[in-house]
Amino acid sequence: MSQIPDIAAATTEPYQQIKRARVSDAIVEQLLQLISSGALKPGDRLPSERDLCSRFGVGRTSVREALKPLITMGILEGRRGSGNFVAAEAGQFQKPLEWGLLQDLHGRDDLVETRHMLETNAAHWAALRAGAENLTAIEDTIQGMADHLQQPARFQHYDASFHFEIARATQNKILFRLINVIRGQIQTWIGERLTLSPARAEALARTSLAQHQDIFEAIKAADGAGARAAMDHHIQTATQDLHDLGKARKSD
Amino acid sequence: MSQIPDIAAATTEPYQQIKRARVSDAIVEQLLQLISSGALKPGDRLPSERDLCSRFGVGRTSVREALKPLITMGILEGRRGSGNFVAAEAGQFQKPLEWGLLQDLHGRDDLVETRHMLETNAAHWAALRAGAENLTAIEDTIQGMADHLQQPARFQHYDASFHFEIARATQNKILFRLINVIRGQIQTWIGERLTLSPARAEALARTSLAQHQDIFEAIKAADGAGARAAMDHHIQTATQDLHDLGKARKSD
DNA sequence: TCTTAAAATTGGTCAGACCAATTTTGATCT
DNA sequence: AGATCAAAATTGGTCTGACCAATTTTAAGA
Repeated sequence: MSQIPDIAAATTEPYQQIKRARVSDAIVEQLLQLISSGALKPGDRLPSERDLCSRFGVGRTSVREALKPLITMGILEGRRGSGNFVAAEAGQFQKPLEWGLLQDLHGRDDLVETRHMLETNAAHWAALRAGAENLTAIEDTIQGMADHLQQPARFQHYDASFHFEIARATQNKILFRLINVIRGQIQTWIGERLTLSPARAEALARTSLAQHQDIFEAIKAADGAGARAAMDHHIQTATQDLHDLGKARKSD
Repeated sequence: MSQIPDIAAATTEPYQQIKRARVSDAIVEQLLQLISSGALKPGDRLPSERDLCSRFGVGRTSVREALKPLITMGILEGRRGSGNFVAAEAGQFQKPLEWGLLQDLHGRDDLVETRHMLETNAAHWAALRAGAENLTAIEDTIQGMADHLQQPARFQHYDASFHFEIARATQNKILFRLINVIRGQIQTWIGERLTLSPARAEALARTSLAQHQDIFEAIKAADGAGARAAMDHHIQTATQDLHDLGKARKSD
């Protein structure tokens, strides 16, 4: 009765299951520690695997099995003949997030709904916290959109950058990461099915541009509620457009 | 000028960087496919590593390097002498999410702020979508809290379950996962520094219980705005308490 | 039928070897 | 001295075979 699910139990269960120490896991922990503490910065090169063997006092198998997860998740990058490197900051920890949500990314509705929540809040906080450099960065992306109204790919690039810069302006790193992951997923999911007639594309682009400008004005004016409302409107429009396109495509 | 960050570029760049196929990565992909498609269900046992070698036509090294990331991320579970198994569903994909956010977990404020956003929205949606079984599950956790006002550990367990069940009631799997990860982090972070005098603990517990009941009532009444407001109040109180405790401890 | 000890199986680790890509070195030429 | 380019050394990726430790299976014995 009222069976308490596993996760909840795990978070409060005082007795942690004893895992016999696997050598490679211990190494993983050390490396993660070094990276997240900043001792290893993005772009840094790790000692060669054969070096690490002697440093850790273990065989190469163990070293490699420790590196492998970090590489697979994009935290490290292995270059044959050159060495293992700490991945660029931007890409770091992006893949694990994607993997973490992989299971649920099939649910289109959840994705859209979550994005709506994240982005409206981002607009709100960005309005309250954006610094001068954030504002110019955002404005630049709007300029980019205005300059490429008839080049969908370019336009979309600046569109993405716009939301990217807003997320950055929140100064909230977690929110920043979450938005990028969710957006990335939606983007790929859109890209697969979105090919428009040039005329229609430009019409949508103009609408989108105007909405982006509204959002920017509100952020510039440090109007949190206004920015949230403008973003809300923008996303609802965009979502609706996508929905309509999906239908139109179906009836083709 | 106006340098576009890496992520934004990556999401829209049509030409994907060619990665020379690494054998192990190909295997990872196949296994992930099998799991997320349901061909391999939680608890299932994989063929032995030596079996997989011949099936894939590769050496054991490659097989193991493919399994390792999945094991490290908690998607698979390796039992020495027994075999490799697909991990229980609950724990699945939890670790990668934690890793994904690990980098930012130093920023306490971000964590608190993000939790506030996630949970208030969760309350809102839960109010609109909670089914009968969700309501009883939530009510059970409140009962549990009421029954253990003087046992902090127990109380905290039901407290966590309360938020857990609300997250579940949103029917939004992504939101559900995000909340659990963030909460888990905050929980461990709290646990380290939270030891109260029994009297003070019970006082806090009573306040907390009352607030939980308010939230529940709003959800039960399908009052989205009310639930959001109640949750907002609750989290602000809890955050403030934590803050005060931190100060008190410092001045000790 | 139940116990129990031996044997087989399986994941974890080590060692050595080879390949392919890259970097470094050094000889050669200008 | 500086530039060029081929050989050598370095490094990650993979394979093979071996051994250990934990577990499961088997089979012998009571």
